[in-house]
Formats: sequence, structure tokens, C-alpha cells
Amino acid sequence: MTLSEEDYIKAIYHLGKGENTTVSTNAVAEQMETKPSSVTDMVKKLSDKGVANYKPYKGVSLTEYGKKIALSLVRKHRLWEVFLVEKLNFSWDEVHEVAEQLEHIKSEKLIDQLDKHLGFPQVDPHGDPIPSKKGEFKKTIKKLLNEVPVGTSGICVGVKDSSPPFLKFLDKNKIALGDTILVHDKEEFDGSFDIKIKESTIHISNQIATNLYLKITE
Amino acid sequence: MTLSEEDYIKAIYHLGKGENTTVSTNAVAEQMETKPSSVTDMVKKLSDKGVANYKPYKGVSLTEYGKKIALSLVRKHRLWEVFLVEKLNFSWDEVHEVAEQLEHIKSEKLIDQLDKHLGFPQVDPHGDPIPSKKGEFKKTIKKLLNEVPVGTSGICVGVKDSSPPFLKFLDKNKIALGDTILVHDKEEFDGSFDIKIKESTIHISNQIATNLYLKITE
DNA sequence: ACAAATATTTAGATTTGTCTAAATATTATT
DNA sequence: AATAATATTTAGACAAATCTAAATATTTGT
Repeated sequence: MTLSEEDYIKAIYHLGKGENTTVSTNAVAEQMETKPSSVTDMVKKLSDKGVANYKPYKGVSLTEYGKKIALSLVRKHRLWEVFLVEKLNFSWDEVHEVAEQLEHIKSEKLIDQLDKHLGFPQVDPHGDPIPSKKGEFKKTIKKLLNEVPVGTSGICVGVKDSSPPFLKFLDKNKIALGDTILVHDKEEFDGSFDIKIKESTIHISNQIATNLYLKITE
Repeated sequence: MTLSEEDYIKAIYHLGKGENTTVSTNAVAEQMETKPSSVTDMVKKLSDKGVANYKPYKGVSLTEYGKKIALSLVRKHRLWEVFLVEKLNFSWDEVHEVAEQLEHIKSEKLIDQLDKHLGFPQVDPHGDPIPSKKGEFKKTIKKLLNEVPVGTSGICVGVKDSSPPFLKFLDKNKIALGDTILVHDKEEFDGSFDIKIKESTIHISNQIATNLYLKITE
């Protein structure tokens, strides 16, 4: 597969939300920041190669073979993201662009060994699951911290309230996007929580808990 | 720079042995495994871009700017090779192809952090020097083990005698290409040596010493 | 159901990097 | 120094991936 073909495969995969959903030419064009006519050309080629199913005017979906390629790209992308954050001190929001390049490197041994080097991580720095070599992975969902059962751990992926005071609070308490948070205990009386974050346990009010999104594995 | 342009720059650099030597169209074509006419086209373009000096029928050399790009590619290539060997258990002879791909990844932060992650290595697994960010590096030369002064350390890069008995000897004594060897002591009487390899010191005869090539920093 | 709006495809052009074959320049030989 | 051998360039073609503009199909609104 060429670089460009791989990018189209990933776009179709993501637009189809990981299912073998049919997506429109225009949707792919928008995602790829290209023109619909270019998409038509490319999906014809992908179809000829057995990677996609294309029906003129009806849209395009990935074949099983195409899905496998997409999953392998997602796996590579997310493993590299973990590498960049864990080993090279990249932050949460700096990894995407570089991972977009690294995901195209072709070497099975490289990815197997990288996986091992990183300790076989299950999720990337954004909390998204990393497919196994065979293409299997766990689904994840986004929930407010106060909605997850005690004992669950997840990755902090967003805030509901993005006002300066709240963001300042998070900063002061060293809570950042990408951090792994374990919901340790809940106080029924006032709905406050004990959470473990980076080896230390802190106490947060219910109001804080209802404004923090976690990504958790179901 | 595109992938292809970068490959040509590296080829011109290597054929010119790192100096701003003028190299012939045919030489570049052979190195790149392409046709001379393709080289002509490309060096014209590189010339237009200020990367190379091209005089029809006279050959091509890199400009200072082109040399900078070449050194940055060499730096990236060799750092990735160290990474593959040190962190991902690749062996000496498996790294080249993957590093050829990785060297094209564009991210200054990535390379700076990789350098740091690896402990700022000075040479790659083949004993070749890694240029600094500014493009400076130490020259290295290949010498037979018996020709280097006591106290020198270098990387084992080849054998003069490649007969099965000799290779078997190396194997038995756990001496492999890519290993760092310190010449610890020399016995004047019979020209034998004590060498340190991977934390253990062993004794080798003069005959062995005259058949092992080391790459050392001058 | 029909016209208007939107989506998609086709046709033809463009850029990049490559190739082959022919033309031209350089170098080597006698 | 003239010719033969070799090296290099030019001209023209091709494939991949893209684009614009025009043509065609589908969907939507009344």
C-alpha cells in the first residue's frame, strides 16, 4: 500500500466508526481535505485492490482485508503515541502529527518490539484502545467521573466546564488531560470522591467530579 | 524536501564521502538504482532549490545548505539505528532498512528527545559517528585490532579472514559484529592481547588480533 | 411527481518522479 | 587529431495522485 492509499483506508475506517459502514464520497473528501473527484479515483483503485467495496453513487466501505489494514494502522499509530508520551516526554496534544508519519513505517518486527518495549499497553495517551496484532480491542466509552463505579480507572480526556477557575483548579491539583485516574472511594453524604492520580490520592468535591470526563474500558 | 529528494541528497553526500566532492550522474544513478536520465532531472531540481551545484556534463555536488540536510538525515538514520539495537533488540544487520524509512520522519522534537532517550550516543551500531544537531562529528577509521594502541576502544566491524574455523572461534568467544571492544593490554612477547568485551576480559592470540577490524574514533 | 438543490462522477489537465530511445558531449585509444 | 567508446542530456511517454469544470445522478421540497 502507498502512503496515500493507507490514508484513505484510515479515513474510511474512522468515518465508518470501525464498523464496515458505507461512507459517502463527500465525507471522505472532507476528512482527507481533498476533492470528491480525487476520492472517486482512489476508491476505484482501492476497490480493484480488494481493499474496499465501491458502488458508484452509493458510497464506499472497507472489505475484511481493508479493515485489517486499517486496524494495523490504528495499532501502529497508537503504539507510537504511547512511545512518544512515555519515552520521549511528548505531551498529550503533541503526538498526533508525528504518529501520523510513524504509522506508515513498514516493519512487523519494529511494531512487535515496540509493543514489548512499552509493556504491551492497552490504551493510548488519549484513552483509546490499542488493537492487538490480530486486530482485537476493547471498546471504550467516555463518562463523567461521578458516573463511574468505585474501583474503575480511566484516562482523563476532557472537561465539561472549561472556565478559567476550573482549569486553574485542575492545574493546581496537577490533574491534566491524559492522566490516569483511579476512582478510589465515594462519600455518599456529599458525593465527593477520593481519586488516585500519579501515585497520590486526593479528595475532590462532587462539583469537580461532575465536570471531568474519563475514558474507561467497558 | 520530498522523500525522493532526500534520498538523492543522501546519495550525493555518501558518494562524495562527506566532503563537497563533485560526483557523476552515473555514480548517483548506480547508488540510487535508477537511470542516469532520472538523475539529471532530479539534480536540476535540487540545483534550482539551492541544495546542489549542478554543471551539465560536469557532475553535481552539495551546497552548504544541501550538506546540512544530508547531515541531518545521517544523524536521524544513525540515531534510529541505535534505538533499534539498544531498545528494540534488533541486531546489527537488521537495522538499515527500517532506519532508511525512519530517517524521513519530520519532527525536530522527536530527534532531540530520541537523542536524549538514548543518552546522546556518539556512534551507531556500525561504529559510524553520529553528527551533532549542528552537523559536527568525529571522524572514524577502520583498523585491525593489532594496529591500535593499548587503551583504545572501538566497535568490531568486520573480519579479514572469514573462514568457518575463525567465525566459529568468534562465536564461541561471544565476539560479534557491533560489539564494543576495549584493547586492554598487549603482550610484547607473542603479540597476544587482553581485550574487554561486554564486561568480561578475554585473551586472544596475535593471529586473531590481525584478523579483526575495529572502527575507532581518531 | 417534478423542479431545485445537492452529491457524485467523468473528462481532461497538472505535477512529480520515473522510464526509453535518440541525440550530444566527453574521454580514451591509437 | 581522428575515431571509438563511454557518459550525459534531451525529448517524449507514462503512472500516481491530484485538481477544475462540466456532466450526470440522487435527494429534497413543495
